[in-house]
Amino acid sequence: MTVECKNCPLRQKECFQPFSPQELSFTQGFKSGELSVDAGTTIQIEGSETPHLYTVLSGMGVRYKTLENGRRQVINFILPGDFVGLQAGVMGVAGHSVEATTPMVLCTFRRSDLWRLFQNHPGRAYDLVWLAASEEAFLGQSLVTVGQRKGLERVSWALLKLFDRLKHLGLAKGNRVPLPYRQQDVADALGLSLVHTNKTLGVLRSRHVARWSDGELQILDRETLQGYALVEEEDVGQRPLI
Amino acid sequence: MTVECKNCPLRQKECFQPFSPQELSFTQGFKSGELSVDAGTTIQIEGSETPHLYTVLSGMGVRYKTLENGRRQVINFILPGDFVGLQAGVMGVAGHSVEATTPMVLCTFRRSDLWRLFQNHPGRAYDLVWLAASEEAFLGQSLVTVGQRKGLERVSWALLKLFDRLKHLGLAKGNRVPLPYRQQDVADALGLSLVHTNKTLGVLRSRHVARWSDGELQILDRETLQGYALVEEEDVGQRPLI
DNA sequence: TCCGGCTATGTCGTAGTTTAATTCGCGAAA
DNA sequence: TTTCGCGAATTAAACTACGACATAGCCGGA
Repeated sequence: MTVECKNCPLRQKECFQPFSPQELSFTQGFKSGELSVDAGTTIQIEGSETPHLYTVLSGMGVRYKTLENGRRQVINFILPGDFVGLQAGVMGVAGHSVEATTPMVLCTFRRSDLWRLFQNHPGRAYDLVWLAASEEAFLGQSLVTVGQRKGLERVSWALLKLFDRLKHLGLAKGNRVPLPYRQQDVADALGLSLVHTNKTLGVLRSRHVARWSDGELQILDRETLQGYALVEEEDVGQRPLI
Repeated sequence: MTVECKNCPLRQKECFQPFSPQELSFTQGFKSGELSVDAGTTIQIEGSETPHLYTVLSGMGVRYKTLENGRRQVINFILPGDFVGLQAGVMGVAGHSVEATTPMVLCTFRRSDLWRLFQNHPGRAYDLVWLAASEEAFLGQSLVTVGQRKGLERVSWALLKLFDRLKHLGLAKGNRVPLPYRQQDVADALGLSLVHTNKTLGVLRSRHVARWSDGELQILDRETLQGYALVEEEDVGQRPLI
């Protein structure tokens, strides 16, 4: 099966990244199995062997690193269509953990099949580079946000990013999207304390800008939220980089 | 020319990343020219077209993003052997700037040659994925540091990282390495103010842990510095990821 | 000699952390 | 049904790490 990719002007077909995850032509001749997990399951543990790579077919989760002092940095939020495992550290030893926050279905690939894939399918290799570069670009944005912006800006940025990603996946109903995370997850992603994140969310709620409760995010005043988030137009992570 | 790569156990030859930059077998059939620039030159400007990719043959610089409010986030420090431009945004429009802090010599590649390279040289494609993943892993570490650690820890971490990278490049003379950056650069990389970074450096100096002046960094008490930096053993960025 | 960029250091205000107490579900046990 | 227990959200109060501002010293270049 070959599908059109709306996001990749350079190579108009067989491009990898998120549209309908089920359509991933990438899986041809590479997929090794499927994996279903419950909410709360840790799919990958920091420092453990990871012979597999994954794409997320459904469900959501977080990718994070834990520190010596017990604190935690959420690297990014894992949504359907995301590719997981490329970032894994030295020779398949993961440098981070991945945890499901909802039930998830994953498509698994064997890491050891990767080299064969490169030799036989240059297009897929190209896609992987693009993926890795997208990821890198997103992390760059996170770094800017965490490093240079204040609490309100960070929280607004995160909500907006998540909203748009989920909308892009077709999960938005009007101005609402499902957001099955805890406030702690967002706090850990933004380098803020839970308490301060909570208060900031309270501010956004009281100003009728955004409301997030019961696992559902609602954007009430996108204009203002964007103002807080100081968001750039460029929507990295959805388009090809090379 | 084919060289041994000390860092890549999986494919023992023709692997890309930093050893002696001059040996980059990668350049075969891909290199399109060389570029020499003075200290202070901006090689790449955020938002501008970037038809080229680079490897650094000599000299140092910074890669950064500028914000609406004038602040700046240094994404990483560019050292000899580094590959620049893969991260560039949509269709060759850079999402960040690159500036030389010393005179630099760069090896240039045409972005448009990339696709051909993938088709003809799967090994190089493999290297590129590895590179991108390394970069991504490093950014993950930065994010953890900036998001979760305090000033002293951040500064210590940065000094240690830079020291080790430069040492790995063979630029260390005993416990000294050249470090041609301004304090502002480090501050911007760590999400700290210049003043606070300065004071923290003062602390390290007065405690006889590390001294940085006149473009030269000196580690006086590595043990203690590592303690501050809370550094993990894993040295991502020097080893293959897939 | 003056000027501009970088480093150094002191004071003070504040954004954000820490700790803790309260509340609100919600599922399991009684 | 009520009760208990647990995890998450919420709010308040005390503390602190860090930023903003100001000032001074240093050095190289015009």
